[in-house]
Amino acid sequence: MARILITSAIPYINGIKHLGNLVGSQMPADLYARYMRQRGHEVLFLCATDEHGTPAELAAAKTGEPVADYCARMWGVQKELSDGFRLSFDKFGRSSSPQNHRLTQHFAAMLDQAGLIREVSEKQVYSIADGRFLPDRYIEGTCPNCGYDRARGDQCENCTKQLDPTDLIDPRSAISGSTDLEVRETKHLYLMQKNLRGELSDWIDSKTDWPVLTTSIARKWLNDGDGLQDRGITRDLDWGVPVQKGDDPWPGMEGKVFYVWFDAPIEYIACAGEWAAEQGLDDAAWERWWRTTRGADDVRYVQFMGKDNVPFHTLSFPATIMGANRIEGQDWKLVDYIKSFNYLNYEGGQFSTSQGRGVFMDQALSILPSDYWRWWLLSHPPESSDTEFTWENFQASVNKDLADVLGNFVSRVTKFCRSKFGEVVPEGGAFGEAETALIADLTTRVRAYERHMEAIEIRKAAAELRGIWAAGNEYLQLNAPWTVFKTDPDRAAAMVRLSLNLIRLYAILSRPFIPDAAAEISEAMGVEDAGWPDDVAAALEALPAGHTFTVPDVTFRKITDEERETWKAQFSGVRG
RNA sequence: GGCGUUGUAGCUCAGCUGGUUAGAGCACAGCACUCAUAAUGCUGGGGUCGGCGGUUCAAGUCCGCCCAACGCUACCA
Repeated sequence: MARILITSAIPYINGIKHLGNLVGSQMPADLYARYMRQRGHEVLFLCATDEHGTPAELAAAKTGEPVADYCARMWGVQKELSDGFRLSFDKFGRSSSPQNHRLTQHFAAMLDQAGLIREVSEKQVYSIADGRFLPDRYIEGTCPNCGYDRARGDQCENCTKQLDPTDLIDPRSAISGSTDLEVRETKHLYLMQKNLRGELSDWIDSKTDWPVLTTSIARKWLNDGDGLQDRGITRDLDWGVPVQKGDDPWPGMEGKVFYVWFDAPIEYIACAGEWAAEQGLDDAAWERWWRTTRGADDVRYVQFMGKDNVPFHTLSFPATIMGANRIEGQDWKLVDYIKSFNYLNYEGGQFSTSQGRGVFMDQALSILPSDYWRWWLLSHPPESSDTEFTWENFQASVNKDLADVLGNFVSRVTKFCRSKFGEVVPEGGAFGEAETALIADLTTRVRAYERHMEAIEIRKAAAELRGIWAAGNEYLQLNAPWTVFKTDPDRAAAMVRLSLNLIRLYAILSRPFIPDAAAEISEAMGVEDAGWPDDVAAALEALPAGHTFTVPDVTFRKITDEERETWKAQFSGVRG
């Protein structure tokens, strides 16, 4: 039994995520976590909301709530949706937790002690009316290049020119519109990532089994231009982790907080602490997942994320860990494998949170059960390149794979059995050549399925699972128990007995992908022992003659053309 | 502009360190079956593997150039 730590990129607190966000991290992470648990491994699967930063403050201001209240409320919304999609986190935490405050301050202290923090004095725009410093993108004005009057301080959206806030003509606050701005001097802490460049580079080079997408992005940031740059890790904001050296004040940094990208990954660690606290466990319980001398050396740590998050997970966060580990007694675990994803597009364009284009998590669940979405997303993840969600494709996949191939198999077998033998596994007859061949075929397929799941080759795993479902239909079609029954009922009984056992097998194998349906099927079949089929032949005799079951209701319904067209129109524009 | 990823049947994608007639699922056509959610199974049609050169006995699979999409990044010797 192995110990596997799994984290999924933590979603920003601001708003509800769309299917593209879901398929890029949380959903595949969940698949992997469920599979590994099912194989008997000890899994700790963590996710959290990323709550700090200016967007959260502004969103709260918009609703009139204190930012802490806003985040608490939105955490509840996201938690409910992740439950709705059956994401099996052991803990869905919050980057604003006390655990994360302490750890973030601790890491900053360690990095400082290691000589990897320097102070930088810089000039930033301060809005007197808003009473705050403004990040570049929250300053608007007229573009000096093209004259566009709503250019942002970091870039003009009209002519795409990169700007400095001081370049803008008639600059104003994007928050209040105030033009009462001034440039003020402010001090910030920088993490000296340049000093860690060699170590990071060697580390990345050693990861020969990582997806190219992951390593190529990391290398680009390591080597492009002047190479990896030092990074500011503090901000002039109110909402965040106060800048401290551990428990001690940090002279000159009063009133500042750590930058959201510094504290967010640390939440992966803090979240384990939140989990332990919730379970009533002590610190040792979570440290054995995260501290190499306290048990974590035996842990395999796997991260899941979209490609936009890769630089932070391959460089920034590892820099934090490597830097801290230079201090005696610090022994934090680095990630072992990073599974990254490309983007999911929507009907010929991009999903757009701002324009409400595409399907969002709450909307998805309001029109169909989570298994339908899980199956489509997990059988079409953007592993090797960007892929596209279309309603036609979604309808075809769900109807064909779930309703016709799997659902109908369950239906045809249980109903045939009921009509000829009753709702009980029939006795009599013996397995022959056909059964031997099927078992051999399934054994090969199940082993392949396992290999793909272990390699986190999700599309391939889904295709293999579908092939396993189809094998049952092939067997029935070829051997036609409905015909055999007329002349040799015993022989037909043996076929049905095997087929009923196939349903049980399918429920077990399908659980990581479609947990609800798998549970329904298991329940109907009266399955109690859902152990993994290490021995496929034995697994196909688990339900003995005489075992009773009930014919399940239709497991998956079909999506009609009318529904497809309605939804296509409904989700094409602005959220309503 | 630079860098990276991708470009394989109508659609979504496999094709490892180059090696017999390039694969799968869907869609399409024909056949079979009738237990089943008008479901299933079998067979078949369909591709100059983005383009052009090159290396090799042999290239989708290596090299160069070009084109396109997407992403990151920068406006420079």
